[in-house]
Amino acid sequence: MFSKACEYGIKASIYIALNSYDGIRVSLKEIAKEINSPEAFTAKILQDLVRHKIINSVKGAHGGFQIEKENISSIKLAQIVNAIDGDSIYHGCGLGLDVCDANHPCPVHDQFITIRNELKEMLENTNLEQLALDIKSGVSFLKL
Amino acid sequence: MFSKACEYGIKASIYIALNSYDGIRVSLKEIAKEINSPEAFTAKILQDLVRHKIINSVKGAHGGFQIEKENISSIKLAQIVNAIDGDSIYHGCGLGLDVCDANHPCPVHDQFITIRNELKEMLENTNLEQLALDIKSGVSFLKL
DNA sequence: TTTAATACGGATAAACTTGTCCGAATTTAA
DNA sequence: TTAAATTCGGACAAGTTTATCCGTATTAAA
Repeated sequence: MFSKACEYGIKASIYIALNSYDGIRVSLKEIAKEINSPEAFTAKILQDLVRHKIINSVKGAHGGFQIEKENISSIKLAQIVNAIDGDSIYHGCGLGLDVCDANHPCPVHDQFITIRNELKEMLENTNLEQLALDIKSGVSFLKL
Repeated sequence: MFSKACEYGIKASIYIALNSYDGIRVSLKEIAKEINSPEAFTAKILQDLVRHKIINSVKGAHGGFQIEKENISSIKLAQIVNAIDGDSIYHGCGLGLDVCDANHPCPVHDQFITIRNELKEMLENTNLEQLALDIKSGVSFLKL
């Protein structure tokens, strides 16, 4: 469903959010270890998220990544996915047609629109805070 | 959402079904032209579908591909997707965790299960006949 | 029986995604 | 001021998906 880059990006964002609540800035090394992802590749993705202003970075010793505490609840999964995978999830035909809309639908147009709208809604209604709190309370997990 | 291979496979199957109703066997060349897909690559996918007994092939001059008329209504999208992309859509965690279930869920487990079940249901409830008839009646389109 | 049309299969290439490496810039702390 | 820790950026490597090429086998028709 999602690219690896996106998977890592979501997990990393959750881990950063989790720590940002406690005012703790986390390093790439720590993030990669905690979400079980390849370090260098994760670095690229984090840079992407920084460029999209979803997370903040601080260079140098004791540097790392963090998210403004007051922003955590307003960051939606949709923003992260969009920053990394682009808006291909929203646009584009299920069967790859260049033109596919209500006037000129592909054979599975209606079925796909339905599913995709639900996916879209889910991504737009799920925020980092919810996800981070579930990790904190031990309800969900980032690895293993 | 789907791989290119899967997109071509679905479109090709619909086009074959469409013609099989009229007892017409269609060639690779014609299929690729009508669904706007690369010929040689489409050949590989069709061979996959033949091996999975979803479509039939006849070699030699005037050969081509067809589907038993009486089977068209019982072939589901799910079978085609499964033949080409495998069952990765059904199994596997949304965030790529090796273990992800109700007891040890990833942060988006519940949300993904919901969406994926709907996708699964859609694929299992959509058959080739419906899709072919919509093409025939001009309600939907395979290219352009 | 020859020729043409076709599916089949293997090898290879191109494109994209994923992943690694390394040097440069930046910042903290000794 | 030096050293260590870190992010940043570019180049490159590996893996996967997508796509092409070409020869072989098979079949129908001339």
